[in-house]
Amino acid sequence: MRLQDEAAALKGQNNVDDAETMLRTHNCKATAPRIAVLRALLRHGGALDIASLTKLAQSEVPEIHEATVYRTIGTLSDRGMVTHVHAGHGPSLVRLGGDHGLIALCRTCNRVTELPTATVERFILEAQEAIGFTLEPGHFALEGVCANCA
Amino acid sequence: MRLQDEAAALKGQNNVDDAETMLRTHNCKATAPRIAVLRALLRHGGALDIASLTKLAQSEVPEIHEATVYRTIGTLSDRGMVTHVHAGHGPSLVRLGGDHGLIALCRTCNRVTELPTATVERFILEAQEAIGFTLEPGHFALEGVCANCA
DNA sequence: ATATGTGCAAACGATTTGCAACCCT
DNA sequence: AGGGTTGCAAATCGTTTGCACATAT
Repeated sequence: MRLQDEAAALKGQNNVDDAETMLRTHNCKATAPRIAVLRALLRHGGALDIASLTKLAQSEVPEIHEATVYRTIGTLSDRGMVTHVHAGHGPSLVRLGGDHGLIALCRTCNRVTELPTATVERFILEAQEAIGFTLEPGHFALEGVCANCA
Repeated sequence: MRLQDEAAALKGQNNVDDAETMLRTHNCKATAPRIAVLRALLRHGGALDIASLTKLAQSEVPEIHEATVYRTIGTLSDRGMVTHVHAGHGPSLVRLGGDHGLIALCRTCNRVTELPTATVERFILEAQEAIGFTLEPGHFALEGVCANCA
């Protein structure tokens, strides 16, 4: 099962052990801070910066430190459970799941949109053919204005 | 005349006043630090981070401070003479000229490549049609592996 | 029991800002 | 003369790290 699906499957349930299970499956020690961080990501669903993620996690485990969240994201990232996206100025964003496609950041509402795989792949192919450059857009966002804000 | 051309035209000559002229044309006070920064950009041609740019400029005006270079880039940017590009982790890059197309950063050699306008425009159009998102990629780079490093 | 994870504070790199002195125009 | 510009030092923001203590297995 892909991690996105795994996450999606767990997201509906209210079982407190979801995150814990997920951690163990991926050979991570199931500590309270990690569980809280992962649960925050599961609950929220979208992309989050570390500061917001920390606040969310702290609603379950108040003494979690931001540094711990950074380290947690680091290990979750190593295990392929989350991905980070560079977003220009601001802090980078974190989301559940392994490598995904190309992300676009709305300059107005700051929301994250995933660009359609087909479109992105055609683009990558064209860039490859045109100048031999192999785009690997996994961790870099683009900027623009989303449908809602236009 | 477009700024890129303007820059290109000046770049060949060795006239010390090139940068000075360019500054005056754009209603900037022609101070020594500004001239040095602009000349460094003209000489180098490509995209530069502030630290490198400062070092280059200091070869002409040794006492220039990095903070000054940041401020100079700010004003040049306001006047449309330079553009900055966010490049993931590292510092952002600065290059001559107004808004350009989409830039790709080689993960291996760290060099900057401009993606072909036609390709990028088709991509933007497709994203627009597919999900209504209007991409404005001016200031965000993508990542990948360039033809040389592949 | 041991390796691993944690909180905290301090270091870090990139960028910005307050301020007094300075220099273009 | 006058206001924008500079250098410097200090503040800021996001992120990383060293260390003594706590915890999961």
